[in-house]
Amino acid sequence: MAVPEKPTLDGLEDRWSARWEADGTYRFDRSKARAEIFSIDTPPPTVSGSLHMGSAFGYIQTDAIARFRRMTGRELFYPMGWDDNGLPTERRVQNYFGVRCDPSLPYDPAFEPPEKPVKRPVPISRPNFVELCGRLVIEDEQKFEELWRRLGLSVDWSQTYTTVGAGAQRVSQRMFLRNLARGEAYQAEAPTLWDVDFRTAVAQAELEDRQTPGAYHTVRFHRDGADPVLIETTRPELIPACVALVAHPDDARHQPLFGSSVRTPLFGVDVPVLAHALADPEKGSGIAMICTFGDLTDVTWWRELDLPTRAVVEWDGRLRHDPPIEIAGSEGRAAYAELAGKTTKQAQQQIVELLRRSGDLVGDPRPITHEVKYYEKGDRPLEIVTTRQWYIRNGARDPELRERLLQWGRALQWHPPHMRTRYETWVEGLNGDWLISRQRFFGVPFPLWYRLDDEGQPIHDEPLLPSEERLPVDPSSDVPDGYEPDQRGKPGGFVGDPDIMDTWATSSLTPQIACGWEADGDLFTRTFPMDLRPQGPEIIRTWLFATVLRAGLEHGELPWRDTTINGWVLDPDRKKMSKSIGNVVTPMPLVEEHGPDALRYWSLNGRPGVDTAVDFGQMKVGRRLAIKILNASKFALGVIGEGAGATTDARDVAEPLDRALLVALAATVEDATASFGEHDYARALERTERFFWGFCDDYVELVKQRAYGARGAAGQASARAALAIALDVLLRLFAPHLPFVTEEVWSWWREGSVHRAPWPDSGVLRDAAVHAEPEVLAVAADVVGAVRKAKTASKRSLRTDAERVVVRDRRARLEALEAALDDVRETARAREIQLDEADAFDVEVELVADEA
RNA sequence: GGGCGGUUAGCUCAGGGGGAGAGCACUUCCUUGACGCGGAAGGGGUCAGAGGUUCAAAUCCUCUACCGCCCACCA
Repeated sequence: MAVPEKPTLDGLEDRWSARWEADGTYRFDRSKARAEIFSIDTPPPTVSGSLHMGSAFGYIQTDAIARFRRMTGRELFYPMGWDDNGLPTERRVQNYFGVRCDPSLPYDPAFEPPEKPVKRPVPISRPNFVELCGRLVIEDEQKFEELWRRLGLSVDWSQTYTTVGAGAQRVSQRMFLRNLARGEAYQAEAPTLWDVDFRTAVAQAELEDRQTPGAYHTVRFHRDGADPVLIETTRPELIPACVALVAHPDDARHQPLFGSSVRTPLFGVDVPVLAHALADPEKGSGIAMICTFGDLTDVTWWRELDLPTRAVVEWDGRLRHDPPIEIAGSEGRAAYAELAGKTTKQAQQQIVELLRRSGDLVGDPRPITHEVKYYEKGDRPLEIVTTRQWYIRNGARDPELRERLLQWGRALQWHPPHMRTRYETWVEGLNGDWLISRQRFFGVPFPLWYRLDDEGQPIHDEPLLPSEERLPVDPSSDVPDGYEPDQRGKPGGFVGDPDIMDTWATSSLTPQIACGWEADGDLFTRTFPMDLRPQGPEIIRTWLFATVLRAGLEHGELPWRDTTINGWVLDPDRKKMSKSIGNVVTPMPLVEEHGPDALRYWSLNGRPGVDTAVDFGQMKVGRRLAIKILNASKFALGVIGEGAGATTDARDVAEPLDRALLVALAATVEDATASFGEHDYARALERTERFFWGFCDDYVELVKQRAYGARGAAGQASARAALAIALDVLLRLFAPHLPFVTEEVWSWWREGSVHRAPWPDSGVLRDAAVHAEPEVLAVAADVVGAVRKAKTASKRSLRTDAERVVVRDRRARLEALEAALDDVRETARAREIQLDEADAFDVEVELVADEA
């Protein structure tokens, strides 16, 4: 292909992404051996939602690393997954199709959603619901893929997976069954953090603290023949759930009370006063009420002090209808009746009234703001209810496993290294095993059933398990071996486990899903453990931790060698982007306005792991760089001449100035290579770019005339070869960052794709430039720069001739300059150059008289 | 409450024991035969503050302040 008359960036995306697809440029060749392969555990983005700037930012950084590795000869295993599993999709499906999931219903293969939105959502079976989810996410997945392609991500688009697809379900269920067989998964009935809106259990990793308004209430607990005990609480509505009071064992104020009991206000229930070291004498009145359950400290006290359970909050977030059995008195029952059925918030208002009337409230509630735990996707504070759930051991209650997790964390190469601290604090702060069951519908079901006893009650202790060959199964429609479908739900029959797995229980298996664990042993041995896990900082405690845990339990090793943690993207004012503030920037309009290489340039200027503000200025700079590459290349190829493809033999480079260029180029290659070796795409870009601008501003200007043939064939050949070599190397150095413009220019004079070309080798350049004097280019550039400055200072055109230029410098520099004197003279348009030895560099310029 | 990262030009950020840098913005100039979606040049900084180590500190150490984030049993 020839050099276009007027090079442009317009249309490069469409042209080249179509071409790369047609040519299979990024297709994974699975015949390569493990050592030749570089495998990346790409984060599967959540597809039900909008495209985030942060994802584009992180994926681009990973792509530059991937492209570098590919050019160094590694075969890239770079699949892309879509995380469609989970709550966000469920919500959209309910609204979009007007349905709701009822797992007790049987599958209806002929089901079609209502044509028009309906008032009452249609109840459908879980498999039907999951089908609709799948239908909806396909659109989103296409939108995502389109964006990724426009950004130039070099993923192999034939290697995609989804986290609810059959393959992922099979891996997820198989791993669960293995965890179960080894005793790493277990079921327990226990107090659980519970979201009352989503009506599901929530894991520690999904918690978020939020500043929430509340109030201290001072409440009297009664004693016979003595003053009442005053306690402070933010949750007076839980007084009916109170099972004890607690104070610090050393707290002299309350020591006399230990061992005695007090009566709860309104309800008249006797509760003991106990001592526990967790009680903080500084907080409130130093004595707290323990309820089942107001917060996680209550759970600790309840467990360690062996207290009874007196739950009042139900799974819907309302107070149960019947009072706890201990509330026996008629006054107490009457008081409770006024709370029954109310939400906790309503109940709080009501009980404050009741306490006021009974005189048990001291003073008025004192408003405060405090941190309260929420489900990260939820809107109301979490409650704690007792439910039966599935757990996976995560080291929280197992010091030996915890130590192994810490060791794996230390064995993993973190980029940047300080991100490891987040992992360690998380592991060390785990306060319970990983709760993996969710009372939701769109996700991977637990692959098991329970026998029903004669009363129709499930026998949880001995679940009925499928063989691994049967996976994936949906126990709500599939039937356990040895049973008939009509035995479902009948006494003596069976019932499926109704829950699905936490989305992270599947996402934590992306290496196994992508690498074909237990499904494609050949692929697995070629790709696992993977080389790199790139991801955002906010999911270290979820995705990264859980992946290390699952791989550790199953394979006894890390799932990858390195992890790169990208920075956070901030809005242009360095504020966190959030929907509520309305400062969210999305990538697609930016690609359209600035072009993909420009957007990539901004992303790749963000240092690894460093929070980076959206910067339209940087995108403009990136676009300018891409344009400069087009024009500089066009010019260079113009002077190199026809048939230039064959003239990159470094041995043709004879002139000292040209050799000096090759030395500088070699240093740049080494710098960029070393930087990429540490996954530092940003430094590689910076060094390459710096060299490139110097190349354009100084070197190209210096050799222009000679390259045109102004001083004979030998000098011309040398300049042409140096230009060709430099261009060839520069395009390859820029290729990981700016894949579109480099591919465009490459296509003008090279065969194949620059993205499959070998990474530049500095050794070849060094060999060719042996005996080169690097100073030649530096001094020549200094002199030409000084002359330009003189012309600019006197407000003259750069074309103005100089009558005379006097260069003063140390002897060695003057000698270097002499080697390029003809080029300098022509570039400076100097009629005469005089060299005077001096201690410091100085240039005196005498311009011809101004004609005007 | 514990921890991690940061604080360098008006802005966004590199740098990391010996000259204080880049881009943008600003000012001035150049319509050069690669490039006006250009190009050349210029002005601009107590490197947050204090103390210490050193011949030498923006850089290493200590403390302080502020910003961001992570974690925490939040009555």
